Amino acid sequence: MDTARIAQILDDMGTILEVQGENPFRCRAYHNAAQALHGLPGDLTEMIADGSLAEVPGIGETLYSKIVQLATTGRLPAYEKLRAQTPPGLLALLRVPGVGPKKIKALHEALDIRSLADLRAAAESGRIAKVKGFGAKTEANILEGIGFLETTGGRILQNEALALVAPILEFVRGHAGVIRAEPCGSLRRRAETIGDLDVLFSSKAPAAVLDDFVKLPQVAKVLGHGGTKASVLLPGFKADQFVQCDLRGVADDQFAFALHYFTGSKAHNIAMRKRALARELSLNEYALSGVKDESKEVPCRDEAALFKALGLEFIPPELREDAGEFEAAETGTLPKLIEPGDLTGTFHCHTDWSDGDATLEEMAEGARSLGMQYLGIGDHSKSLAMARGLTVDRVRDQWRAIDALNAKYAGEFRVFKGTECDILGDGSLDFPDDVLAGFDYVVASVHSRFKMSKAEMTDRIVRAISHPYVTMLGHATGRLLLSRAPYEVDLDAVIEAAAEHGTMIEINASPYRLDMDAVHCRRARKKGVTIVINPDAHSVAGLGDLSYGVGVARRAWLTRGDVFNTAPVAQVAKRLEALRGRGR
DNA sequence: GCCGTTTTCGGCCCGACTGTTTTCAGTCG
Repeated sequence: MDTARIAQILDDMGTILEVQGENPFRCRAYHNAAQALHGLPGDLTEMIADGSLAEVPGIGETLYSKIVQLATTGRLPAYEKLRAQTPPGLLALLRVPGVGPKKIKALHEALDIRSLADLRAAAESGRIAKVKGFGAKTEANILEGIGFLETTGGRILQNEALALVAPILEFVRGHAGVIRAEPCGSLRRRAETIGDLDVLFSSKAPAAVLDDFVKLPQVAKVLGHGGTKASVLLPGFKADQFVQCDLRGVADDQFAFALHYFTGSKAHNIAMRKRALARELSLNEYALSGVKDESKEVPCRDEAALFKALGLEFIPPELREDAGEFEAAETGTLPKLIEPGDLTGTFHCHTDWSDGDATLEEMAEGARSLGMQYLGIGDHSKSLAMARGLTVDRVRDQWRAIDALNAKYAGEFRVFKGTECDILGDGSLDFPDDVLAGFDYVVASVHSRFKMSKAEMTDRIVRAISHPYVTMLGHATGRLLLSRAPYEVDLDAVIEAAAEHGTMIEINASPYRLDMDAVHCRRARKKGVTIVINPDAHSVAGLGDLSYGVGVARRAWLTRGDVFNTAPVAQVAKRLEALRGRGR
């Protein structure tokens, strides 16, 4: 059984125990272990084999044996027993805003509620308000919460979140008396998708800002409004979709603590607080103060000062997952993370030769205006007729066009001849070797037959990236965030093969994909695989998506040296030439 | 259930807001 599924099972067990009213710390232990599995530094099977799994913080004796049992047999009697005790629809109730484990337990016991449908029926008939501890308001909120669940997709993409938060930030920063303002939460950590928007500001009079915030024209509903925080719903991007936006105000000398706190992640914050406690200090969103003497405060102007006060280097938001950043920050071994300005060019861009919007020259000019030294073109190959994939004849025509363009640039800029070559069902490539040999580089990608078995898909991709003319693997899992699940594939086996054959793996920077993800990129880097950040741009504006790819790379702890397209153009050309020669 | 530079027992992050309450529990982040 794979790691993600095991983590899910432990998470569910923790949740079921919560609903059963079990000791909250025991429940948390299950959630913590699930979290630990998500951030595992290596392959689970290997970590069981070499004993390192037992060393992972949060996985003790009991949960260790449960994880091993799941990994080796795929079954866990304790889990099956808990499931059998729980009606199948009960956990879905947790998704209703304002309903948690305690309310579920109470409603299940008082009204035998087992599903969302039961919950709705009970609320509509007024039975919930009569339960002890519940009232008319709670009943109305539950009904509204169910409606909210049905009309919102839940999470949104990073580009959507940025578009929503920009005008809010502009409003807050423009408000009289606001000193500093920053978006925080998962958006600041550059998580793949965003649940809600968090904005923090400092001011001597926060209440006035909040009062005006809830009156903004785009606010569809005010969920809460106090003196220091307000929550509203903003219209999202799909019909009837709403996105929650929380605005919080603090005094300016509290800003650093609040910024750190609201950036999270939760696991990082908990670790940070524990660290403070070990130093006889208590950390909350307002201050770092003495445990025994609260008046003994450690003032911090910014986050760097806060980390320093706890004996740590500044930890970039992208690394704040309690996945090894504390150990590294303590010993001064945090990587110097890659920055957008480090990119010297990029590959895997489409033009109007296949399904892109812009011409070759427009794309090249777009890259040039972003300060890049080169651009790799990777239009689709012939099998992808839907995307006007290039035939061999059109490939040769495009090569001539690129030669002409390069002649015009006379060394000022370089366009590389590439292809996003389809990986066919059997793992062979969509162009014969003599054609592949003519490209400067080859991106190999899967665009068809997504429903293969995991073993077949893994063999297919491994065969393709073992091909001597394949330079890099495109969007490794084919996922579309929030809309299409990844195809089944053993990424660890793919990473092994890429390492063995010197094939690069792409971070597809499109905010709709972000594929491979940061966890696997970090693992691939450890195995010695070179990462390349590609925008999969279908327009000039699409080149700007590279920043999302840099976000993934940063979450994967990558430095400039780990990423291929940070080298100067001459070095890039030389390396591509060397790779192209592997097959001869 | 996890964990240990006072501990193998007894802690476990903490505050805002809401709603149902007469002082607090539940939820959320």
